[in-house]
Amino acid sequence: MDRSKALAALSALAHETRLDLIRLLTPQGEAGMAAGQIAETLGIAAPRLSFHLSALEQAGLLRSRKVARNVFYSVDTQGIGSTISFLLNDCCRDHPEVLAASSHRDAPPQGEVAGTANT
Amino acid sequence: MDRSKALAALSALAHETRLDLIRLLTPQGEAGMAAGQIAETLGIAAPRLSFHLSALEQAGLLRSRKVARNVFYSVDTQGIGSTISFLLNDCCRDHPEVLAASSHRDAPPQGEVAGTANT
DNA sequence: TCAACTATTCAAGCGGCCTTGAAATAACCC
DNA sequence: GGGTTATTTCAAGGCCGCTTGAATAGTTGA
Repeated sequence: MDRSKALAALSALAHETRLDLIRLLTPQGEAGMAAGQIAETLGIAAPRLSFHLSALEQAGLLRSRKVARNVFYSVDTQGIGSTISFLLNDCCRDHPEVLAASSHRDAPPQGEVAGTANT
Repeated sequence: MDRSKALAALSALAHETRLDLIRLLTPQGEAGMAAGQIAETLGIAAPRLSFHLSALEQAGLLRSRKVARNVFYSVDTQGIGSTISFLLNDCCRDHPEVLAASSHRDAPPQGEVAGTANT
């Protein structure tokens, strides 16, 4: 991943709504979610959602797929992975302490587990 | 690392000059570099540099240390590592494909060596 | 073809970040 | 103490991104 691409991806990620989108779509895997359903889930107005979705897509972090009259968005795991890889390898030069700190997770189970699909 | 802190760190990183700063300072380790030397190395005006340095410091990505009349800046490896960890763990829910893509480095030596600047 | 639904595009307004030059603060040397 | 160096703070201006509501394009089913 080249520099400008990584920069675009980071700029796209540096926004609360977009982090919400990534967080929502990641567990959905390849299937993704329809734009309308995303808007309803996150409580976002349609034009605003569309704006952020295309920003993420242009940055290579999301992919879209049209099915009937719906458009399903799913995360581009390669894109996100490459961005993180850029930070680790290119930007931080594989610094051992950064690598160590990045692979350390401070809250492993993070409740929310027991299928308690928050109403 | 909580959400707002990660968001601040990502916003701080989403800027070319600041990526340059991280990339320059990471190999310097704890010692860091003096502001003036950084400005000279990157060719940045002093006020502009100071602005970006304090932005990174406030985001928890840099640390500063005053020595005589110089201020040495060094990367906060914990801060950067935690930010990356946030992306992997919290935002992407430890998605296996993202983890795989992030630990994969596609261009290890990154030639630039033999000055083969293909026109 | 017509009506309904989904999603995007357009235009306008607002706010915030980035840049730049001048000035101020702090520390050192003579 | 005066002069010099290093860095930050201040104020002004420009630029870009975000939000919002209305309008448009594409698709489905009767």
